[in-house]
Amino acid sequence: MTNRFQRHTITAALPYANGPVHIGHLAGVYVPADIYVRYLRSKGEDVLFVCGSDEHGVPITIRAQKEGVSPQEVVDKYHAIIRDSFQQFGISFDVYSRTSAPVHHQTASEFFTNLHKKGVFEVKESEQYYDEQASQFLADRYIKGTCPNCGYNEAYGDQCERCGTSLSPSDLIDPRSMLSGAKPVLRTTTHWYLPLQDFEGWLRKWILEDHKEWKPNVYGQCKSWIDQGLQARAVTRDLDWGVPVPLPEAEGKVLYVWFDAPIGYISATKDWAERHGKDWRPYWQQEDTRLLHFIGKDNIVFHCIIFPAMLKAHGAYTLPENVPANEFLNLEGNKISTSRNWAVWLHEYLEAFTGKEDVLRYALTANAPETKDNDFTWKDFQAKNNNELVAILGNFVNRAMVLTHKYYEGKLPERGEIYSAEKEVLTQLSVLPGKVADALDNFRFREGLAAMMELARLGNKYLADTEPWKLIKENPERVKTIMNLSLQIAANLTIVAAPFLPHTAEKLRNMLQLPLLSWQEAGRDDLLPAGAQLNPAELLFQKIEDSVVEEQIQKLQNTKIANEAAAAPAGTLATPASEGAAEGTAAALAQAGNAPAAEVAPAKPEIVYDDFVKLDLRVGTVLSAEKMKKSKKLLKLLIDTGIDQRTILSGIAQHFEPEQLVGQQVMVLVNLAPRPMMGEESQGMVLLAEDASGKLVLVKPEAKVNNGSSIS
RNA sequence: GGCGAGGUAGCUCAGUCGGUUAGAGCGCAGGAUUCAUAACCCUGAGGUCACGAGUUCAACUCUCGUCCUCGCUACCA
Repeated sequence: MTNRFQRHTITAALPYANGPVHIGHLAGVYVPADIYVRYLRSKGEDVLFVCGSDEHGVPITIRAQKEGVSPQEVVDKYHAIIRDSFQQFGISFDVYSRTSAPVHHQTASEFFTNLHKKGVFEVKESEQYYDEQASQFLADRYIKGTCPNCGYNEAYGDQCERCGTSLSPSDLIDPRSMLSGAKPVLRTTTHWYLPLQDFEGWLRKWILEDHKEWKPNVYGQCKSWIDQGLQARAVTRDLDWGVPVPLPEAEGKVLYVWFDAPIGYISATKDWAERHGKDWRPYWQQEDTRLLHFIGKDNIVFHCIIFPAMLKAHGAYTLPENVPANEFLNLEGNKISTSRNWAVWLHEYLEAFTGKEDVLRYALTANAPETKDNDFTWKDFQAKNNNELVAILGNFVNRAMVLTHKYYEGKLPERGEIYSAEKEVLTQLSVLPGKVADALDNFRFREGLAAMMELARLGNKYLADTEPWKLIKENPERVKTIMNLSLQIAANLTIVAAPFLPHTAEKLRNMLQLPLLSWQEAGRDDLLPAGAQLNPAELLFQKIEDSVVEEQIQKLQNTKIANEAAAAPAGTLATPASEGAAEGTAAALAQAGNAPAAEVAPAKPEIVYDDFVKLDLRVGTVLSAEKMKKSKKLLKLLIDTGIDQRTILSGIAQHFEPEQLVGQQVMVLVNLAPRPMMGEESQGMVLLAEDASGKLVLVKPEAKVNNGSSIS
């Protein structure tokens, strides 16, 4: 596979510049990509590792508006945080660019123009919501309203953040503009569409037949998408933040962020080329270039279907050879969530654990979500540091160094006669680097890391078996051999550990006075010449005390408490569930400064009394309740409204057991137009209250009244 | 509900074309040792391979069905 290729272009997903980077991003994308890149460089391959900030799109404009600054100021802030934290952490991008850069605007613009001239796009008119007060079209995320699924009244036009349902703006009940609060109106607009369906046959062959070697999760996702039928996707948006559509008739429109973002890889390459006086084209436009995209599983469709279709449509570009997407990392048993502040942020880690960059790299690699979602816990982080890095790797190097200094003033002794123990060590030494390489070639980073650690284990075992501290008296010649070989193992570690633990490898090289060696040197038993003077031993890793990880765990606990407190609206009874936590709540709230405040939706626009009396609200009793077949969310309720007995379908199956509803009095909107769902007709609506945590409770009279009693 | 990915030791994961007593690391227990950051090294306990059928001389592996977890998708008044 390597012969076909002269060079590698490796991309890591562009981080979205509306927040910092967290361990989930690192474990899934940046650490594996960086390991792979460092490995290739060590082999002497021509590698270009590109990344940059993704700075367009609606969420950034919303954040800007909330903070009262310009979108550019928002992205400037996060771009700097992200770029610097990557750099300090040791992610070795050749270039970290950004999509607000002129080179990107130009590249994306040209790309669009190229496809436009080829007649690739479909141009379609559609109705979009428009804010008449702000005089602009509203992107999906600029519209809020009540989620038809869970009733959350702060749902966005593309997704409800409460229940996670994907929405389109027309699904929202009582939509309102986030710009002015006005009720948006539908207005006709024109957009350019990429007709993915035209690429179906080609995609089917290219992926499903020619790339069966892709990871099962990637291959399966692609197959699922292709089999479900591809549809044209709009590549433009009515927005003023982004790359303007380069057509005179497209005033006020920009390229949709998913169209421009992957082109960001190309722009980043141009950015790099300009700075280094190189040509960018070979890295993208030659057949002998191997293009790889490191991404998380949320990005599979863009990198495997949409971007390749764009590249194919353009015609001048090479296509990705593989897309090693990882699954997700959880944190202490819960999904990582930026909005709920449930994360370990890289820039905060680097501050709290200065000098321990490699510890995090190790913990995340050892526990990488390669085949399924995984969980990161601080206890595990501590154990990996103390029991593996300190005890195995650090300890071996330290033993070898200390003994050599003790017996030979730090000068590497000459090797003598070889016994069976030495033969075994030499064999293993020559085999293990190949095991690491084989794992890395197949994107199996956990396995590669484990093989690397076997080298340190080998060293520890060799010392324990031969016991040089005893032999030094009876057989000093043999000890020379032992120390020589032990340090050759350490020397090999400077090569083999380097992709995983670059800071540590450098420290070790300094101790051993070794230059940066290439991967091809690994496995040799003469990397250090006899007589070489070693520097004083220093510890590669320090133990992490319980108190340190407890502090981090407490920090997360505080976040959890703050989130719960925020979720319980003021004036309601606190649920006993948060009992043990109550004591520390105020302090926790104070500490967890960036946790979101309680979200109480602002009042809806004013209505008149006549609007109110249109609602016919009654008290009814649930006669029976059952789960709807084939539905996850719907319960089928039979309700005695006093007027009649009727069927109401309610999307509450995930909140109530059917039995607990039977016999309950509830509030019913009886004059709502009937609506068919899942083959049944729903004849009204049961009213429920919902707090910010998503908990649903019935709204019911405080004393029993007759069915049919009106509510006003 | 449909589609995709998973379900193997307390934890995190391997297990190639079905083939003997199902492996590794961590954790745990015991031993040995003192050069080393009480670390290393050795030994051991611990698994109905989610569950149920089927194919086969033989199933963790293949087929069908069921349950559970995650993701996408549908339903959501």
